Amino acid sequence: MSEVKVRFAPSPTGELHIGGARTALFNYLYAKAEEGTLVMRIDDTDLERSREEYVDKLIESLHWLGLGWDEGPYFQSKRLDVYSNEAERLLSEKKAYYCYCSVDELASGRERARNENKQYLYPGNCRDLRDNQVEAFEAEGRKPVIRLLIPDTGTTVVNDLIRDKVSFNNSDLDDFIIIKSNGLPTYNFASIVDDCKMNISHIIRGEEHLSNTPRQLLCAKALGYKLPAFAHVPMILAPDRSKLSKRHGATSVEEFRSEGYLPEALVNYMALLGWAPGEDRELITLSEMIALFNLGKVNKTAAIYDTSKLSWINGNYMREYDTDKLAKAALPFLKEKYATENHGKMKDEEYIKKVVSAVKERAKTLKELSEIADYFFKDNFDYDEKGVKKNFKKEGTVDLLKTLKSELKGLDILTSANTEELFVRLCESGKVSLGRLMGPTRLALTGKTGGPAIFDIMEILGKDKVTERLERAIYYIENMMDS
RNA sequence: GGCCCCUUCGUCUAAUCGGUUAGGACACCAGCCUUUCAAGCUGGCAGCAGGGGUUCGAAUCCCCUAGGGGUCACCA
Repeated sequence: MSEVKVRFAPSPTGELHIGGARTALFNYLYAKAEEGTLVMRIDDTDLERSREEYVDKLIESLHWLGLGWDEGPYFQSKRLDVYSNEAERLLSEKKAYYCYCSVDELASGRERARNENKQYLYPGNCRDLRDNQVEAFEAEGRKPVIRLLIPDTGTTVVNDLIRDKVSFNNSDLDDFIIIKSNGLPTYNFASIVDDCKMNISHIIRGEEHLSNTPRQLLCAKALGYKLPAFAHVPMILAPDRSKLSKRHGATSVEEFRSEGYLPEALVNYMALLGWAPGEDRELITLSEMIALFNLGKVNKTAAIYDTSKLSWINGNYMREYDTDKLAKAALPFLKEKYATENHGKMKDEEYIKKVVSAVKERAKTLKELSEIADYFFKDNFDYDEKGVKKNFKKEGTVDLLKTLKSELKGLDILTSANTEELFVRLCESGKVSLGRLMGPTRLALTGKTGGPAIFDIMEILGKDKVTERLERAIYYIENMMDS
């Protein structure tokens, strides 16, 4: 074990979105690359918004992605005494003070600053309260907050592994709240207290935290902590360059999962957002990433996520996946889509495997796989319009299908080999091209014009289904079609 | 608005200390392959935000402008 200790510290206020997931990934990669420790911490100091169900979802998503941790999860809500003790220390050392200003009282100042187009800073009303003032406030029943005393001058420098040194003027910062009036710590306080108390060596997090870092640094300094290193990774933006939100479609890991993306593919894709393994590599496994990962090579630029590349990556993984494994992954999608078809095939593992194996290289997601395999699980599909025009409406098609149907009777079971032989024989004696027979057959059996090899389809479907569908097509052509 | 960060093809990115016909991938287009559809292969389209410097030489260093993002909560 090295000295490297990093943490992933989500707050359980929603599902794990792709930005947070990538932050987790980078923490994971760095920890593994440096043979360090990854700590999982739940930053749940916001009682209003934190939900236990989200904790479970967060963990579930991380597990699904294959990103494990070495320590934790720790819950900030269970460490409240730590924060109040540290705040007490600050109070006794005069580095922090009680503030009795109410939200309403402060609002007017904020409003004024806003109207004058100036930035609002807490004026420090309660910096030097006299005892009798405190008594008066207490008598009113006011519950104070605790504010950190910020130096009026000087600069605070964030040493960032990705962005180098970033400096802030202390005069732009105000005495911010570290303990709320309900006794709970604010994020800027709890976060840095834990990071330091837990001996986190590197804080790797999203860029949205960069502006808050000087506040946390000031806390750490006041508390006398040894300062950790920082690495602020760029944000992931929606396709319109705006911040990710619900209206941008799938943004949470859970949503990508239900869209039918494989965890390996999502991880691969996320790694490529803001980092390049080098040597023009695009497809890369988690363990290969670990070997190649380097925090200093992480980009500074925000990335826009683009699902078309994710889909391409996903297609690659699907093709590489072992059939058993892919069948297992695809099953929930198949079930969801065809549960009501009463086809009886959903419990037939061998059948599912054959289907998956036949269609897997034609789909980019599991969801798409389940869609293009519909004819394996339902009988009353429609015929593709263009296919009907091209195949069924041609003179002689019915006879071709009728011949095929009766010739099929001579075969005990259908295999891709014996059906192909049959087709070749039929076409030769009937003096038609193979394609002339295959097109209508495909449409009759699947309703589509494309898909897996037709002989494979016949083998999987089996003699009864094939015969049944040929009959259905013959009936359709003879009775349902307006020529 | 103050402060902070960022800016290479449509998108993700590469380009050791400044010297490259600015490379790769996705997407798109075309061709090949093919008993369909995919996959695969080959080729094509497409970029250094703009302007000033510094330098023999700048995507790379400096400044300005523009644009994008973040943050300024008793949210995290």
